[in-house]
Amino acid sequence: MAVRGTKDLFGQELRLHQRIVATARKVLEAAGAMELLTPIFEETQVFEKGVGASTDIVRKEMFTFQDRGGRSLTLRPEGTAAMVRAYLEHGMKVWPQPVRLWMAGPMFRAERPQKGRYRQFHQVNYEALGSESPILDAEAIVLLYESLKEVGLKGLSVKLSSVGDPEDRARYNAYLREVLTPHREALSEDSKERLSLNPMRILDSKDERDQALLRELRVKPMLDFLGEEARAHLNQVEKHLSRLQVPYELEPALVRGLDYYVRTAFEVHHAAIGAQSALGGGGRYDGLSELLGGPRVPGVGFAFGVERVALALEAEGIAPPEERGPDLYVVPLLEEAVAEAFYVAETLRPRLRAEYALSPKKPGKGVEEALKRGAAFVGFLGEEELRAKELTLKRLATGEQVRLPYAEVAGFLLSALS
RNA sequence: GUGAGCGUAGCUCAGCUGGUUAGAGCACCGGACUGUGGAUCCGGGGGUCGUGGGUUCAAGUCCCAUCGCUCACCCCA
Repeated sequence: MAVRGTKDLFGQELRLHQRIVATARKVLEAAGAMELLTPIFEETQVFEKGVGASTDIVRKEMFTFQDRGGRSLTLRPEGTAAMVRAYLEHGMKVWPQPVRLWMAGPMFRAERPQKGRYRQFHQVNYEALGSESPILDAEAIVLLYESLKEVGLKGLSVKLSSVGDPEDRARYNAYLREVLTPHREALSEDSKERLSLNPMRILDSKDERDQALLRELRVKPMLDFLGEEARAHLNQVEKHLSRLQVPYELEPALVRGLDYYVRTAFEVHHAAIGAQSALGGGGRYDGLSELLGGPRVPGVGFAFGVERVALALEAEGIAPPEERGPDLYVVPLLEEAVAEAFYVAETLRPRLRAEYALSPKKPGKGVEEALKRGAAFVGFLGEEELRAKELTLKRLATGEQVRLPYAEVAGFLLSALS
């Protein structure tokens, strides 16, 4: 058995994943993003510092191990910290700014698996580094939205908010503590803990009691606490999104779980994929590179989960195209023709996709097997063909049939299939 | 980490209140239909009934434990 929360990918599911990533590649590279693949593990420090020691990811969800020299290494739980590490390591700050990077690959989190959540899952990441312009925030949102729309998804909703600058957030958390602490006993168990750890998370609690209390106390949203600059930044982002007619809604309660976010935060959701309805999300993280020991490098980016997008596509009834069968399926009619079938098929490769049967078949059976494999042509090798070094070709779609010397088979098939 | 539901063949599932050698469909392999059958008919391989204990003359079926899967919570993609 594959270990908990992991799975083997093949067949239709794999094709769907590949299509999702290929679409993202097209969209992101059209915008000038360069593909950059970071290793799947890093020094643990990269995530502890980059993601934030207080986050759930770092506190309890990382696969961490020691190498033989005693260094602590971690299977990456997300992509952004590693991408910024690479930006710093390769001196990309001297490249023309901003630098747009993208990456697709596996991520690892030691959570309890459920629908849309796995211990090894796949993400597409995009990061635009080196500029504070709100245009780049809007661009990231558009690129995320477009990547998902381009694979065929319809039921998308884009949620936008701002978590403000760090001092805004500090003021807001202080406000929440002040308002909620007197009512601590009315909160759910989880939210009591949130109150001391990170009060903002109470806002998107799924507990009805918490939501009722928030309504009752008329708790003000984060957006009311934005400083002047963060406010202006958000307004700019909205302006650019509107101009491009991206259908977004302001979601004051939107809280991103990672410590490094400032100002813009966004998510894209899909209703039909279970409790984990976020397909992807992102935001701005101007302070991240300093946490990693580098100079200040502002950045904005997103990640989306390939598995979740696949679930959404499935829910909308969008299936990947059937796998193409071989161009030719060679059927030996006698035992002596088996090796010949292999020989003929192999000489056609790799220009043609050629397979063959490993044991002699009756012609009818041969046709049946060729059809099951989705072959375009079936080729028979019987007594006469063997003697004459010829192959009888039958086009399965039409039933038309020709007999050709080996040397002419490749040319015939290539022109017939074009 | 918490809670609930579920574990019988590769897949989907039968198996009545415990009762002979555990079944079906699909899939796979082979044969029949004399060189053009995604067909039909016949046959075949495959299962420590998740695992370990217990109750009983007798356990796939009842009890306990354990493991696994699924969904949900926390949190997130």
